[in-house]
Amino acid sequence: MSSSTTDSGPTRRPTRQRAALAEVMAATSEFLSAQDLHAKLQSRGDSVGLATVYRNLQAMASDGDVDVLRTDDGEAVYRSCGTAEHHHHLVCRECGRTVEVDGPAVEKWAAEVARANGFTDVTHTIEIFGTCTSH
Amino acid sequence: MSSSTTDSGPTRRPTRQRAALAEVMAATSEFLSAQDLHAKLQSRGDSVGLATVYRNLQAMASDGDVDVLRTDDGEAVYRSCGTAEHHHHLVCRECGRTVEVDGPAVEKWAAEVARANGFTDVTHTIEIFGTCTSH
DNA sequence: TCAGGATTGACAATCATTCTCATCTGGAAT
DNA sequence: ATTCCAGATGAGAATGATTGTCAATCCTGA
Repeated sequence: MSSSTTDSGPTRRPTRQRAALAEVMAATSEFLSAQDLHAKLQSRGDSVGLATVYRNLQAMASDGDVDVLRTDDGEAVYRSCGTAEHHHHLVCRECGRTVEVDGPAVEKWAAEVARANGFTDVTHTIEIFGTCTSH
Repeated sequence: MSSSTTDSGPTRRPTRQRAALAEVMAATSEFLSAQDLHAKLQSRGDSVGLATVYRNLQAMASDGDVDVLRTDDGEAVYRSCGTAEHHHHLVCRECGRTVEVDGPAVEKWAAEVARANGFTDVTHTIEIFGTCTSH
């Protein structure tokens, strides 16, 4: 076969490493770095190479299974979200607690701004940072 | 002179290096990496150490004189904007052409979302990427 | 003019991320 | 169940941006 619009993806085989990674990610709601995840896997007893963690995280991200964003110092952090829908995050810069949010108005605004300036194939990044109640 | 609200800041002395850097930045409207800027300075004949470029870029950024954002691969890129006001960017992912935009509605939305979830000391990052007309 | 702290530059050190490549493994075919 | 092979993995080297170190140098105020 081979659909049209969302064909997505070369063959992707299930492996113990990927399963373990997905499990660890599902167990937390915070954004974690590849290094963090690698450490968690270690302490859980699941030995997975660091490079493998990076590779799978990339794959999962491009498959839309996890969201990625950059910390202020440029480190990439990942999180498996509750919804595959397009959404944004409200992140506590103290504890990392994350709330998924969406805002139709904002989406429209971004699209409109881009269109008005003749830009096409538009995407955007919107993240909100703050300090949550428990801090 | 010396504004009022944003006094901030330790002593900051004027130097040839910083002046050259500011000049180069003022000459372009694209977001450039520290490395790019360092290269431009070199080819212009102004010899400035790479570390110095990084240090000044940081200083300028925390002084609000330049805007910083991260490329998809985590590299920090800088740009001196036309206004010191809070604003966002619409960036062409092909040529780097940048348009400064603002959206009061979006600002309010972000603030509201944060407040509704009990978050304080809120900040946000909003960038729009697209392909501009000349591509 | 002088002193002292800010600034600089050359280069080492970090550190996250990617690359290499030999080995391993899932799974479709036989 | 056995074979075959491209995708997947891991250990470690390599890359590359950014930061740290520290002696030499440059403003600026007294």
